[in-house]
Amino acid sequence: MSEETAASTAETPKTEAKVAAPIATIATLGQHEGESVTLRGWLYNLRESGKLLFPIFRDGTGTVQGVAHVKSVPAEVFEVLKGLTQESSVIVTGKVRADKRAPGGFELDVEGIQVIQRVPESDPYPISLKDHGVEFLMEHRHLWVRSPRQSAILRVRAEIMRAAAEYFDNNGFIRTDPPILTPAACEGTSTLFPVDYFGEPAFLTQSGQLYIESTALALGKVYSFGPTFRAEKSKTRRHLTEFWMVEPEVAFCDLDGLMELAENYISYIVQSVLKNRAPELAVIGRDVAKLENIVPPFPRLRYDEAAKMLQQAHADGHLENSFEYGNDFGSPDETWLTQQFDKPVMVHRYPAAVKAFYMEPDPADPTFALCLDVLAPEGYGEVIGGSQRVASYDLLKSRIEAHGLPLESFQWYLDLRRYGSVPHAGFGMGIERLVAWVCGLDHVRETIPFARTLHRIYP
RNA sequence: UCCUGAGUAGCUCAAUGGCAGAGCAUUCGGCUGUUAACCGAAGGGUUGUAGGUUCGAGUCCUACCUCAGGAGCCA
Repeated sequence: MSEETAASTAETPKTEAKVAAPIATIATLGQHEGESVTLRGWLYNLRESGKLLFPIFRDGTGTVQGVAHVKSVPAEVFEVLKGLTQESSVIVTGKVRADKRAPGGFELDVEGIQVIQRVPESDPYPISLKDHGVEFLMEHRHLWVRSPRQSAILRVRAEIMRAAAEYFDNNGFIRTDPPILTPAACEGTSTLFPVDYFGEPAFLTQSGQLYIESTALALGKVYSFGPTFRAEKSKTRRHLTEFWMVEPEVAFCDLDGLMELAENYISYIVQSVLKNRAPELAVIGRDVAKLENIVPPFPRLRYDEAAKMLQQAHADGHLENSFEYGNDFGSPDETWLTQQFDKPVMVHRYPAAVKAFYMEPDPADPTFALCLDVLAPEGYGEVIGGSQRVASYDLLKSRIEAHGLPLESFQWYLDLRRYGSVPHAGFGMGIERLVAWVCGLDHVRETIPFARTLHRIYP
């Protein structure tokens, strides 16, 4: 912003707006029917019909169509409005009028307008109301977020994050955020972003789990909520290199307790979005009937049962590749599995061999791990991964060694088993995948203000 | 990293190996109820880059670059 522009913004109260009209937002215009109000925002679009102008304004809360006839507004107002360019910033005053022709129910009969910054014709706003390609939109993400659909998605994201924290805050969890700069990997170093820490090698966190196991043994029930980083060379609609994860960790909790928490948690968040962001879901075009169904309990499948379903599906020709018992599920496997249910599916007790070193073996059969994946419906894939954690010092130590991890880096983690170890469990939930599912998007890049994907770090 | 596909006007896309075009955007003109308004006109091009085949290449071949979708791995 230039100094000149900043100055004119600061002077706003002295000029046109002073005469009129209380400041209102478009979302709450209905409370001002018949009154004159002041809106501060941008010109979203302008339709001209000779002596009649239809400017559409947006202010971040919604859009409203203004009406300005050459005979009904001052000549200078008509002149300013006529030919005004898309996304010019304005302060507009006008009288709110109910009109059944208006999509939002109300129109604004324009009385006055002040242009804060006029977008020049020589360099028009690049994002038109017509179609654009993914590459162009991502290059202009800093402007794309202004579009009604993108704004609606970000509002849903905010609601999901709010509800995600609220559930834990209301249920006795203490938020304890782990460090983002970490000295070592949780699960190997190949997917970590390295940074230079005053000459020492360090990494951006890929999970706060190990740290919140510590705070869980201090505080009982804890959660963390923050960004995580994975340097995986994944190029799919479900992957970001920087994403937000919320992770609860609960002392004296077993796998059954964890599954109960997971289904209650997801249901609470989805129902909060339905309750508080229905207009946004309508803008996005989401079929809310599929979301209204998201209430506990969720179907639970042992890995064994899921594996049988996949093998049968392959035999019946629904899946191209055969599923080999003992492996983790592939992406097409997961997609098919979730399409068999209209709620998230909780798959538990995977073979220990394909899972992380810190997962507690099932006492009934130690070749299986007490772990849990929650797979979202409609093919959205894994939104939660979690487990009961190894509680035994000796077992954890041998697991670390068996995975070839440096014992000295994990001494503090082993301390949690030396001093008052208890059964405990937790999971991580990826915010962006949840937003993608709740909004019905086909790619997670639209679920975060500025997506970091493989080979894209601009803007 | 591997597989597949795509790069043509500011944007979205056409163009049998034979004159590089349309819609939107921009400029000019018209229109008193438009809903991505509409109607008329104008300007706008090193067809991703570098080579090659050919009388002739946006089109065919080779390499590279960029982007997209997918696999593996994961949330």
